[in-house]
Amino acid sequence: MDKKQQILSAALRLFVANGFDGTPTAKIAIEAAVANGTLFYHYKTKEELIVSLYNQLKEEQANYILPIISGPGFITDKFRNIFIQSVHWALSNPDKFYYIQQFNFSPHLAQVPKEVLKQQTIIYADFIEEGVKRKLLKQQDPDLIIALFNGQVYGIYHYLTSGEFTPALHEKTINDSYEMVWDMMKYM
Amino acid sequence: MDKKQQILSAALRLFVANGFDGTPTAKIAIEAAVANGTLFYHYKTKEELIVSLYNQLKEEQANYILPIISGPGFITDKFRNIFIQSVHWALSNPDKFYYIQQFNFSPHLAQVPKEVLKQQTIIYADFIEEGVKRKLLKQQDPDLIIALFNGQVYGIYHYLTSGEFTPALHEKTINDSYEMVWDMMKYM
Amino acid sequence: MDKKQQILSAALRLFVANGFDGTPTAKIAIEAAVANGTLFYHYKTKEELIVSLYNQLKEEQANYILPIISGPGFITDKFRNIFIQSVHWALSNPDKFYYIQQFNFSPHLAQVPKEVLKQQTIIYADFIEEGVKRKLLKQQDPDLIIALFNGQVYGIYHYLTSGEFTPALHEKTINDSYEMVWDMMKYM
Amino acid sequence: MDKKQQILSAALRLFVANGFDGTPTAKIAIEAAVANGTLFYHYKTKEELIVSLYNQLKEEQANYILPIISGPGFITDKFRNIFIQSVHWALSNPDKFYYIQQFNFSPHLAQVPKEVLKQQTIIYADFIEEGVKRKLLKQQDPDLIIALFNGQVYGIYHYLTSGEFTPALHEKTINDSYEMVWDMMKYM
DNA sequence: TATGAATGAGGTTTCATTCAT
DNA sequence: AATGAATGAAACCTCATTCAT
Repeated sequence: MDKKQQILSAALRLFVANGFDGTPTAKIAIEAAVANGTLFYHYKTKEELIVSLYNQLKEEQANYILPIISGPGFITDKFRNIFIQSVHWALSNPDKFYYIQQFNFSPHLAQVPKEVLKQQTIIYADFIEEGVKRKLLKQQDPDLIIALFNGQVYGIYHYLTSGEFTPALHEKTINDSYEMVWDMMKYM
Repeated sequence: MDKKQQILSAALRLFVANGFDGTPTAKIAIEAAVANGTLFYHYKTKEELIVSLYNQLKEEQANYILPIISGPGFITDKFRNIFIQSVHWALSNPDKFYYIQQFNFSPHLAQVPKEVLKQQTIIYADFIEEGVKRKLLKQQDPDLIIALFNGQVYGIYHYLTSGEFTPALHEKTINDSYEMVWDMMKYM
Repeated sequence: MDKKQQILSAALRLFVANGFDGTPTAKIAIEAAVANGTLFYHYKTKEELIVSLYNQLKEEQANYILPIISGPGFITDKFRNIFIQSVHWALSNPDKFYYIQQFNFSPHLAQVPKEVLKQQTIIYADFIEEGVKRKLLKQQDPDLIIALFNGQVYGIYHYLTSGEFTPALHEKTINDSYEMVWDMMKYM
Repeated sequence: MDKKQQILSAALRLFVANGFDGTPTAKIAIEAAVANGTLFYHYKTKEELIVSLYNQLKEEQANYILPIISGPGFITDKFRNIFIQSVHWALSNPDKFYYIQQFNFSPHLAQVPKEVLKQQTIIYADFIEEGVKRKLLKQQDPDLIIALFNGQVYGIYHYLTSGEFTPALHEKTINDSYEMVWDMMKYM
């Protein structure tokens, strides 16, 4: 792992643990086992580091889901898989998922150009639109469906990280929730 | 409005606009038109101000919803009203809603005792439990239902604040999403 | 002496001794016997301190000369007095005179608006113009005469601070130089 | 032009524009189109670069004037030529002249051994002494005469670089000031 | 109750310099 | 001869907090 990656992963750990402002760059450098100046050699400012990390995580998240969308299979199966996998990604990468939320509710979000944010949902949007057109999903604005879909992922994440659950219960909850979400989204 | 309230409302505006650490106490004092020291006369620390503001907003939010729960009416109607009013509150007080999320995704949340947080959902929990028992709602853990319910509010908030919508479309969207939530939650 | 003045006079000493960049603000604070933050409470930036000091010194210098110009007496006597007193001021305030030169040959000069700089010579300009009109001084652009006049003050300052001279020789040199300067400036 | 010269000329431009401490070595390297480390290959420290540049410019300046002194001609004609050429050099190389002044009013001057500085004026001193002895110049310390001479050059430089002048006016001003300097310096 | 000058710890960032290649 | 990633000391500046009034 090169120093740039070391810095990013140290930053992720510390930002999640202590917040953006509760994490001095000096501590990130120590945690990453690089010199103070090295951090600023790779990232001009702390802000740039924060945004870079966000972009990397969003990309990683997308790379986890995109193969499902572009792969083979029925739309309804894909829809299910996307939900299940989205929750799985969030639960197996709680730090990364948390970081993204933390970033979304911070002034740093303003540093990301609107068109970049739009770009992040557009692949989903096409897919959802197809489902709406084919009358598999409710006749609503695809953006609304995506927003509600994400809201549900967010809801389950909160529920499952707020208490102790066995792996089996974990799976059952995810599956049950999907049924509920599907009841919400499906046509008719 | 007394100085204490001036400070709180200045703090809300600035924290939402610039984040916790992007907002010096000195700026809050200026925005509130009080002297630097006055802020610390009323709140021993910045942290105390941040938490006080959170508590005040949570209380305000609860006061908006609680009458519905404890008031008269069928459970299913109440459920509907709670949803609609929750969304309305979020949309007519976007700063306050945003502040609460921002606080939830910050290390400041750790300052609020767990039992206080639990207390905030317990009235809902009782209500939902009743609905589950009476087989009006799906047979699931009330906490899961609350989590998904909140996820839905969160989703609509994101959708409706991300673009420009007419008031009429606003209302229609809220009503439609309620139908969807109900499809998700209702028994059978 | 209040803290603002303490800071200014500490800054003068250190800037002259070690240059602008050779003088950390921390050292100025120590030398001024105030806290680090106090310096920045009174001057938003180091730059502002540097420029403020310059402005104060220029004002002090002007206050030393202005009474001569606006006072009673023949033009030629005034001209002589201005020269002698300018040299005296420079020699009895070598730090201040040096600071002004140091500032003039630094990028900080660009921070002083052109019109402010112009303002500094304008009182002299009127006086010189009068002398030119009355054919007491050479028929040249008053601004040129001022520039050469200042050049001579600068020259003598350098000469007298570069070696050891007795007070008597000091006086004699100043008087002799004035005769020379007068030979240069006088009409015919 | 080899890399060493590229560095020197980039340094000159940047030091004049932004000052010594306003110019990072990294920027000099970029402006010179060499790598960061290359600068330090040629100059052990930034200080060494600053002093080297000064020495090179002083030498260049001397080379412009020395031929006049050691060449043929009457002393008075030489005196005139030295003045005119000194001003010309300053005006056709304003950056270089400015750099020298900037250096003179900086702590870097202390890095140049006193005897080297003395050496710089000694050739002039001998020449002036000759003029004094022969009663062509006023009966004053040659060092004083040199100081006033330089003051004059300094004055004209300031005057002519402070505004816009046509080349013709340029020449006339230089010639006129020479007449004035001569009035100041000449015997009787 | 309210003020605002003063504080000093600590944060981000810069930058001259080194060194393995 | 030349490079540029890496360093860490040190600079400027911010800011929560105190306290005399």
